[in-house]
Amino acid sequence: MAVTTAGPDPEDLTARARIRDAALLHFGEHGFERATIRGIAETAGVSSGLVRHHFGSKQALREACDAHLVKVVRRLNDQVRADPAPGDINYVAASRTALGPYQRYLARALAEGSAATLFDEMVQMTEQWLAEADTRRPDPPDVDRKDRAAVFTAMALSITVLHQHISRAMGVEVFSPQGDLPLARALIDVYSHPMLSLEDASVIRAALDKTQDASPRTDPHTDTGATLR
Amino acid sequence: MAVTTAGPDPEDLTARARIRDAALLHFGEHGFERATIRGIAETAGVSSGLVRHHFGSKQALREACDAHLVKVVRRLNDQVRADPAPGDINYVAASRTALGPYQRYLARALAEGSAATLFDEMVQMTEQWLAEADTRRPDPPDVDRKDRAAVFTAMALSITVLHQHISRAMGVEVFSPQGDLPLARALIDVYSHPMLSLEDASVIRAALDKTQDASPRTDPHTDTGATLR
DNA sequence: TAGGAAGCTACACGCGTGTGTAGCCACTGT
DNA sequence: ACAGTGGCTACACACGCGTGTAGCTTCCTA
Repeated sequence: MAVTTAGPDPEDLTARARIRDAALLHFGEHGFERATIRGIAETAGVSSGLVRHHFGSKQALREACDAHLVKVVRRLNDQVRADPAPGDINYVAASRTALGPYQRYLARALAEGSAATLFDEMVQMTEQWLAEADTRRPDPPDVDRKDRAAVFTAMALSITVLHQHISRAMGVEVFSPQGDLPLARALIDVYSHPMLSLEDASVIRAALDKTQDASPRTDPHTDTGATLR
Repeated sequence: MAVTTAGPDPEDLTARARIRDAALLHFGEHGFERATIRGIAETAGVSSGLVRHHFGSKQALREACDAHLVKVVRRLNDQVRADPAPGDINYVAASRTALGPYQRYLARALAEGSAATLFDEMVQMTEQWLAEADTRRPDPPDVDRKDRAAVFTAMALSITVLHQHISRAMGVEVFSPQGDLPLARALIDVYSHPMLSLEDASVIRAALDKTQDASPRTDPHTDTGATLR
C-alpha cells in the first residue's frame, strides 16, 4: 500500500522541529493570522521567545513550514516514482496521498498564497505524468502541456483546499476512514467521465477562437471575451 | 455575451451598500483577518463608527458579504437558466462567469470556510446539470449524484480559489483579457479528456471495494484505506 | 578548566485593532 | 414648530499581539 507519512527525521525531536510541527498544526487549524506565536510555543512545549530565537519572525516561521512541506512532498514524489507499485493510478492522485497532518496546512497555505514553490513543483510532477499520458491519447493535444498541468493540479488540490465544503455536501468528513471510500468512488467516476465530448469541445474551441478574432473589445470587467471561462 | 455583472441595485448607492462593497473588496484583497474596519470605512468614504452602526461587528459584516454574494450568484443562476442562450456549455462553467470583482472574495471566503451556503447552492446547481447530463451517459452512474456534484463544484471552483498559482504557472494572469483564452482552451482540453478510461476506472473501483472488505484496519492517520484518494 | 557560543526563559514595550460611548445633524411625521 | 428617530462622526478604551532585551543554563571546545 505504498507510501506512508514518513516518521520524524533523525534530526528531529529537537525543539526547532517541534516548533515547526506545532506551527504547521496551528497555521493549518487557525490560519496564519489567527495563529499566535504564544500558542505555537505552548503546543511545542517551549517559551515564545525560543520561537523567535530559532526562526526570527512569524513570517520566517511560515516560510520554514512551507520549505519543510516542499521537502516532504518532494520525498513523497521520489518515493512514488521509484516504487514500481502497480496500484498507483496517477501522480496527481498519488501526490495527495498520505499527507496526513499536513493536509490542513497545505490547504491554508495554497489559499493564502504561500506554498507557491510547492504548487509549482506539483505542476511539474503533473507535467511529467501528462507527458506519458499524452502518448495514449487519441487526438494530439494542441494546448500547452504546462497549462493543462496547472489546471489539473489545481483541480486535484481542490479536494484538499475545499475539503470542508465537500465534506459538508457529502455528509461525511472526507479525510476520515468513513469518508475515504465515498470520496474515492466519486473521484473515480468524475475522472473517468469527461464533461465535454470531443465534438462539443472542438465546436466550443472554434467558437472561442472566432470570438477572439471578431471582437477585440477587451473590457477587463464586464466581458472577458469568452463565454466559457 | 449573455450574463454580465448586474449593475448596482436600485437600493444601492446607500452608505450601507458602499460599506458592503468596500468590505467585499478588502476582504478579498487582504483576507478577513488582515482587512481592517478602518480601511473598509475609508474606501467606502465613511467613518469607522458607521460600519459598526450598520453591521454591528466585523464578523457580521462578513456574513452580510456572504449573504450578498449568495444573492448575486442566485440571480446569476436564474438568469442563466431562464436565458435560452445556446452558448452556455454547462452550469458549472456558467456559474463562474462574470463574477468580476467578487472573484477574489469568493476565493478567500471559500478557503476560509465562510461562504458555506454559497457552495451548497452551487452544488445544487451542479446537481441539476448532472441530472441532465446523466441521461446522455453510456454507463449508468453508480455513485451518488450529490457526491459527484460536490467534487465537480470543488474542481470548478479550484480555478478561482487557486487562480494566482495557475496564473503563475501559466505565465499570465488568468482573470485578465490576456489570460482568458489560454485558460479557456486548457479547461476545454481538460474537460474533454478523462484522466481514466472506463476500464481502468472499473478496475480501480473493484480493487477499492475489495480493499475495503479485506482490510478493516482504519488507522486514521497512516493509511486511510485506499490507494487512490 | 576557562571561555564562549548556543539553547532557552522571563518580562516588558508599543502598536494596531475591534469595540464601546457620547453626541451631532438631517429629515420626517404630526 | 417640534420631538424623535436613524444616519453618521469623533474619540477613547482595553486587549492581544509581534517583537525587543536581558540574562540564565548547558554543553562543546581549545
